Amino acid sequence: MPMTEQQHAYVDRVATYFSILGSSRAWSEILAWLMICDPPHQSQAQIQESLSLSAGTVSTQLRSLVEIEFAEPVRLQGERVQYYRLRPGAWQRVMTSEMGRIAALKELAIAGEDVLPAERPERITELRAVAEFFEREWPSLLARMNESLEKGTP
Amino acid sequence: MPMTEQQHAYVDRVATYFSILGSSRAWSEILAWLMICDPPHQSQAQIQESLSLSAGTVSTQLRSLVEIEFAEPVRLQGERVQYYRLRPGAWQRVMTSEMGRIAALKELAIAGEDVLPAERPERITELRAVAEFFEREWPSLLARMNESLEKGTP
DNA sequence: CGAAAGTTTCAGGCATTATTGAAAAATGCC
DNA sequence: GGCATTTTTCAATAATGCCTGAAACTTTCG
Repeated sequence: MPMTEQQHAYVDRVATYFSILGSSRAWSEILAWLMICDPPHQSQAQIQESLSLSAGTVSTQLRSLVEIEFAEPVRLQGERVQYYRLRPGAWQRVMTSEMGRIAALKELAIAGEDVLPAERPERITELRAVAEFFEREWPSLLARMNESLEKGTP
Repeated sequence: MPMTEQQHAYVDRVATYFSILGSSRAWSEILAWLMICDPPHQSQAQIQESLSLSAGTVSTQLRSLVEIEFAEPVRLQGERVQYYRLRPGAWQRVMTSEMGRIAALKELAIAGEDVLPAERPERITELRAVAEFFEREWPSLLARMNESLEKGTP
């Protein structure tokens, strides 16, 4: 089933956003489509047709989406096809996984301390201070996020 | 002046980190080099030599670093060459500019509400809730970050 | 078990982007 | 203004990574 014009425009917009951030076009389009498709679960064949992508592309990019927990496979009662849908809580999970990038940045800062000229460490101590601040604050921020989301849908 | 082995290893490590996040190799290497070089200000020629890059590459990538305010040009007393250095506060600035990406994400969520099937809006309302939470929290988080950084270096 | 449908893998083609090198332009100094 | 040096621009080349399509593999069902 081909998309409506409105759906196409939305997929394009979302895909552009994520492509700019460094993801591949097909990856971004599949994500966008999973955000708005009806029903919310789609087979590879359906995705392939809706977005005019090859079977190989859909398989590869979908795997990557599943790997980072943006999408998940679902089986439907008495159906043989594998369906995929946007994983509930995907956006929260992205924010949670920021923690890893923060930690890696802190490690870079620490490693840099051995390399810098001793008289001018500011450049790197600054990075370290920022990373450590976020490392400290992130857990409680996430906790508040979860709380806020629960309240939002009572 | 060529780099020491230790410096080279560090540049390589930092450059790998940023390259994975989507930046070009040369861009990442220049950034890494500006983090640890001695003195902290370097001319294009020096950067070119240290990193074995062409003049054109250094010019182009450095401009991009200046544009996003990671680097800044500096003039030295009685010297004709233009020097560049890592801009103080660069890392804080990155965190500050996250605000824009959060806002854009919220816009995507809002736009999506017109496209989704009416019976199953969760996928997008969830995104909206997350984006709005961060939009609310980010300013005060940044304020605390700045406070924390000032205290750190009294 | 065999057939049919679905999925993955991967070599090759294609498109995009990065980098170079050289020429042109700009800058600062005398 | 004129010279020396630095910087930018840009066309050509190289590198990279995406996507396709076909073949191999897997799964499900009769």
